Amino acid sequence: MPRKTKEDSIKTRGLLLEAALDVFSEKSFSEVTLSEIAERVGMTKGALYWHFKNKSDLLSKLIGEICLDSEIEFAEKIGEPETLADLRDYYKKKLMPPDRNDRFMKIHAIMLRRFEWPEDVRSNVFTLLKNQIAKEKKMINDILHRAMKEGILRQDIEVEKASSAITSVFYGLFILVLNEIVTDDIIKCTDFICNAFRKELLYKEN
Amino acid sequence: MPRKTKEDSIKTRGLLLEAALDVFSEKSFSEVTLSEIAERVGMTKGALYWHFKNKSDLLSKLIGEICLDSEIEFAEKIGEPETLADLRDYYKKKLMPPDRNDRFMKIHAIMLRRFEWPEDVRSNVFTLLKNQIAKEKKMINDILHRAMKEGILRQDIEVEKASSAITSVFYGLFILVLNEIVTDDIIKCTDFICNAFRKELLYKEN
DNA sequence: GTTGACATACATACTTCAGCGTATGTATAA
DNA sequence: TTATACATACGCTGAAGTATGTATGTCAAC
Repeated sequence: MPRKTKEDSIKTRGLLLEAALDVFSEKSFSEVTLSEIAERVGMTKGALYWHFKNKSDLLSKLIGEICLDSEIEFAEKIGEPETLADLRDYYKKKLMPPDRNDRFMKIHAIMLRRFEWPEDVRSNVFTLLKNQIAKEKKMINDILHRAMKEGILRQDIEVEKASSAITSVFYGLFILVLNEIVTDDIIKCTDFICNAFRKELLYKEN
Repeated sequence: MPRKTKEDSIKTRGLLLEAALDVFSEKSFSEVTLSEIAERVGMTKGALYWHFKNKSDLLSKLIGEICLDSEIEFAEKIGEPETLADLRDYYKKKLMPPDRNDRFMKIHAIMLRRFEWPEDVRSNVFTLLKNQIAKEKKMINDILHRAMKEGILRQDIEVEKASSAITSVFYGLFILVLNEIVTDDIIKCTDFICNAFRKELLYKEN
């Protein structure tokens, strides 16, 4: 039966990546078997070794390609925050009990497990994570700068430090939620935390 | 040469646990080999299988026993915070760039990798983590309650929610630091965050 | 438009190997 | 004399990777 068309081949590769996303998000690197991934889409290891060099390569490609996609998907779904008020909603949504079927969640669940991977993958993903955080920090930085110009912020705020703090805090919370270490009243907490930041940042309540 | 005294045996067990702590904190579960652990203290796998049922059992015992010790060690070193002012120092110390030789750090580095473990260990450690956090939350809760009684806090603060938020935020940050996801100016950020919380909590600056 | 040759996209079967667990040996404490 | 506290040697298994088979798309040549 074999020898599909080029088009088929590309589709197969995509299916394999999607399956890999599922499996890698459920298990650890060593628990994942290539056979399972292949079988999930009705293929065999042969197909995997045709499209990818080995297990590490598969994971690297998976993260590299899916990560960008899911980032975009997520941004489209939630929308980029532009004002201080937006920011609060943004993080509220981000800290919602994660839908395990969400590709954004899956890829993050994988990426935050980087310490269990072979060295080549590890350093690769570490860079991606850093970039991600840097981007988020820049986003907040921009928002704060705008707010500063509009005279909403206290003048003595060090915007750099503030955006750094906000990024870290919410990224930390995000990891906790993802790992289900805290789940209970995280949304209510978010309010508390946002209020605290606002009081520290704002010149006066608005 | 073999057959040591009972005393020797206990010592050996301790050495094996210490070695396991080191190795498990450096590598993932499947990367860790029992031979390496044994050889680090000049023993062989035989010794390990004499003292522990298998790899999972070793890790479980390791976490169960060392976790408590290190918790106590850490508390002694840093001291239990009692007032709101203490709390700030407490978290500053906790977020200091972690000393990798610190047993408290090692055991946490291991525990926060729970998602890569066999199921029996995983659920076990999950409970430990939850307890740990609950304890920390209670600590903060007590501090806030005391402060409330002394009239330092805003009267409309929901102490439960506040302690929940503070715990989560700093635990999240702690994880980030441990994994070296953020390291740069975390200490400076800590100030910013603490200030924010104080403004949200306090009736007036003190 | 056929026809071959070659490349493609896999499937199958096999090799390899690391590492767990176990069975057994053994010298000594008790 | 027996149980202890290991060391040694080995069997076994699972999964990665490889080698090879194979049916079919594709494309140049006629």
